[in-house]
Amino acid sequence: MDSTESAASPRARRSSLVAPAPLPADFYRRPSDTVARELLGARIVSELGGVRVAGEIVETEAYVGPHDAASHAAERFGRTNRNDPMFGVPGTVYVYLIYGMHWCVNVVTDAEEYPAAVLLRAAMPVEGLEVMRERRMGRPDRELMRGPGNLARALAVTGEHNRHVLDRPPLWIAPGREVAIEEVNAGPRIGITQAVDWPLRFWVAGDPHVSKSV
DNA sequence: CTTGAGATGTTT
DNA sequence: AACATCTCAAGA
Repeated sequence: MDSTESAASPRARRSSLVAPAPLPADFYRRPSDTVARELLGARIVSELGGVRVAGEIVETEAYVGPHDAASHAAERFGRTNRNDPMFGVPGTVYVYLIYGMHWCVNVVTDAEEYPAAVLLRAAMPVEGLEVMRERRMGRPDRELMRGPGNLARALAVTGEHNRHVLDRPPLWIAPGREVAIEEVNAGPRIGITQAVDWPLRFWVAGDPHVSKSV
């Protein structure tokens, strides 16, 4: 580090504005549906693969606890090897493979030892678009991070990153834009067959980066 | 724009 | 046998 650049220098203060501090663990230490709603507008940042990419979250789903039959940690499954990260520390990541080929990124929520999480379903690309276009093979920009499998692909997240703490490189979430409650829509979760009527999917109304707007 | 089928590996 | 999905091709 350069000795001419003290922590109190204007440059240091300015850079802390450009790169806000990651969300603290207490942010995640709340009911899953609350966290899912409040993650809209937050920024997920990845330096996996050596280049920084980032997106503003526009769509999430809450998996709220053992009584949630659609959850990987629903009561009938108990605690297993796969869902164990959901019992972990709030603010860590739970990554799993779906349909044998797509990784999905979840944020662990609520209390430790209580299995709950938020699936990140879509984001608006804001940084590192060139790398994401390569990872997504020439897709239009609005589709780079649209859908949970695509989002993971754009961020280069895989099962290796399971349980990573989301407050530090190479993968973290920081505050982004403030999303007013009037901008938020809620509806049934996608691709599940249990608890289909629970409105636990949240998205930014009208945003073209959302996977499905209904 | 929509619909439908196939890919693919882990979990129960 | 099901699965918290995606892509491509074909049709409207």
